[in-house]
Amino acid sequence: MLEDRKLQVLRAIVSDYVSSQEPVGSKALVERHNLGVSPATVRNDMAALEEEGYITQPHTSAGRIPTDKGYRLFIDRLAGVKPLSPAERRAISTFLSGALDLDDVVGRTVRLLAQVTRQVAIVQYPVLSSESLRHIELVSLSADRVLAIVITSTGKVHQRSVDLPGHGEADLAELRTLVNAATAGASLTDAASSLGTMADHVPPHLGAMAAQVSSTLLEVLGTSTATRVVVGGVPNLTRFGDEFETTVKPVLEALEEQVVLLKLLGEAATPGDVTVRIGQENPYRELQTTSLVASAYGSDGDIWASLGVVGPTRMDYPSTMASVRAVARYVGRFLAES
Amino acid sequence: MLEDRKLQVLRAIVSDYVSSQEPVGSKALVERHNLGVSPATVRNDMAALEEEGYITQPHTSAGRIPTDKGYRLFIDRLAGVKPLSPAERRAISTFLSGALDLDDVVGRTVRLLAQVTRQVAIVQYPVLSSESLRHIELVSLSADRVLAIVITSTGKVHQRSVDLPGHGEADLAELRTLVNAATAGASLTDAASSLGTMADHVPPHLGAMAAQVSSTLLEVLGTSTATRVVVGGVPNLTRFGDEFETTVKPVLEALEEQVVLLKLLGEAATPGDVTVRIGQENPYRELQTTSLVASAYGSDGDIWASLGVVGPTRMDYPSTMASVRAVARYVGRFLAES
DNA sequence: ACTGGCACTCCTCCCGGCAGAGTGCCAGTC
DNA sequence: GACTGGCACTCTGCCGGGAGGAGTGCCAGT
Repeated sequence: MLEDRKLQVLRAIVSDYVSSQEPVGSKALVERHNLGVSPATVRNDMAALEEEGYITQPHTSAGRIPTDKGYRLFIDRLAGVKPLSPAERRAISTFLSGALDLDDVVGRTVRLLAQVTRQVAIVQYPVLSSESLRHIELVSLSADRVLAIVITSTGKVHQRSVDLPGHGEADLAELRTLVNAATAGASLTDAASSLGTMADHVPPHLGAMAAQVSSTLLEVLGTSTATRVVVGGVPNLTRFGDEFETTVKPVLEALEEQVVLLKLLGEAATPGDVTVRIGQENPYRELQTTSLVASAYGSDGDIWASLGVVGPTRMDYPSTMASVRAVARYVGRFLAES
Repeated sequence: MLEDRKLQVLRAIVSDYVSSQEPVGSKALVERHNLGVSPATVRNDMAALEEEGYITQPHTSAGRIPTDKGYRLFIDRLAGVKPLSPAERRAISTFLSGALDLDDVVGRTVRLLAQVTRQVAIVQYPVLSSESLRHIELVSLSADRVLAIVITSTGKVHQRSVDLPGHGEADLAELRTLVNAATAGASLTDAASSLGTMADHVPPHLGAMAAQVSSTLLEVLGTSTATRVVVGGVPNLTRFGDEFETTVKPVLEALEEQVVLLKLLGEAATPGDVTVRIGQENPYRELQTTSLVASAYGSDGDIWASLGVVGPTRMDYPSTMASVRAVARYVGRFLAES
């Protein structure tokens, strides 16, 4: 009973603070939410909540604001799933129609996510542990250089040029056939090992070339599992200009660090449900004044990659989580079909 | 004589204001720069400069700050070329060694430029009017889908998938040969026209496939001339946190608009010398409180693309211009060799 | 267990005054 | 005629002191 109302109070504080960005007091609370009690009673509850570390006051005789722990409780036990607006629903279900290729899919996704959440959006290029090699192409750039192109089953294309002095077109064609025979359809790791041993089995006149090419390809395969991320909606940060130090600056810095972003997103491992890291829960120090809402996307339990948004801890978690989840689901479904 | 000193005064005002970010008064001026005259004399010159629109005062009885017009005069007539520091020189001459492919070159360039100028850097992917087609590859993705890959002479790779229900591997190989015969080595525009007529000359059994493929390829060729840009050094904006509205916000917004960036950079047409757009000189409204320093890069008068930085109008133009020019030159040279 | 009342705290806003920086102008000097 | 020293003036920025107000904690009462 009492516990119950305390939670109500916490929920009310979170929702008011998120929309007003100002400490919320007992009187305003009872007015705006119809808790059937007096301000004095609410004050008692607040004192208890503060004691337990869920809320805090910037200074004596100010209203309360939620702590990271408060937001956490709010999300875990209080936040109902906020249904998406029809407009959002429509936007999400149509934004990918007409996508041209993987780059386009990722680009559209990041723009959509930024738009519906009004936050900074991050989308990781899909990667699949069971991703396989679709095709390897060798193209002569000049007499001395060859471009190696690797195409994977998810449609990603990697390229790298190789020094191959005095290669002939016929040799190149032969090598191309050999390489594809050894790798096509294989998983990335299998392909790598095939390539490693392939050099021993090629006709002697291709030996040197094969060694060169396969070592380059191995390099490409190694880096291709470390996928890229794409960022969008950075101008949404301007909404938080008055929280420059705590929001704008750390986010801008984090965005520059691809490695950090990948690590962050990588933790959102379970597709289907949304991972939230609030303030200090965040492993990356710069982002401990911000929150991350992320979700893996994929299909049939097969994780492809993650996407999410970063913003101030004071954000509308129910809406944001709903949007992130909806976008993740839709992208996963779309990619599974194409 | 008098003219001469007025220019000296303007130069002194610009250089002091750039480093202090505060309006500069007559007394401080004579102290820091040894103009051999009294503050009163300087005041007269300042009044004249203000009359002519080169400087202004935020309010009566404050010091002066340069106007956009003042910066313009400063750059055109007063700014000596600031030699690069040995460290910068070293950084620039080594940052590309070991670059793996075009993406890597562009990525390294944008990071370097951001680092040496301490501004937000923008680098356009190289594009060449005389760019030619190196190779077109068609890869079967599934029974119904084919991935078309276009490789140009500058090493750019474009990809796009095509719906091609029930294509056979043999047909695909034949088509591949035909397409490459029609386009390889041709300029992008020539290749486009060859593709347009090609569909009429193919064997009948390839007719439908050829039409599909060539229309997709035409699309790719059309978009491939509109190149991408890469942005870096955004966290440098945090240095200007106190000019949030005039610097941080407009720059963040502009960066999100690839089209705007391309247009901006596109105007820096002459390789070798550096284009500067100061404040209101800027055609894009959002950026009229900021400045752009850009340069085309390329080799032997052949323009490849542009790169540059965006920052507050109050920036160290001599250094920035020197850095931009040096980086542009070096990248041009590097790309010409590879 | 809840409520009304009350004293208290602390922030925020506003105001006046003061110091300082900088200017414009004028009369004087070389 | 060009420059300078001096002077009065203006405007900002900063400080201190209330006044107002929001909000709290506590206590006594229902």
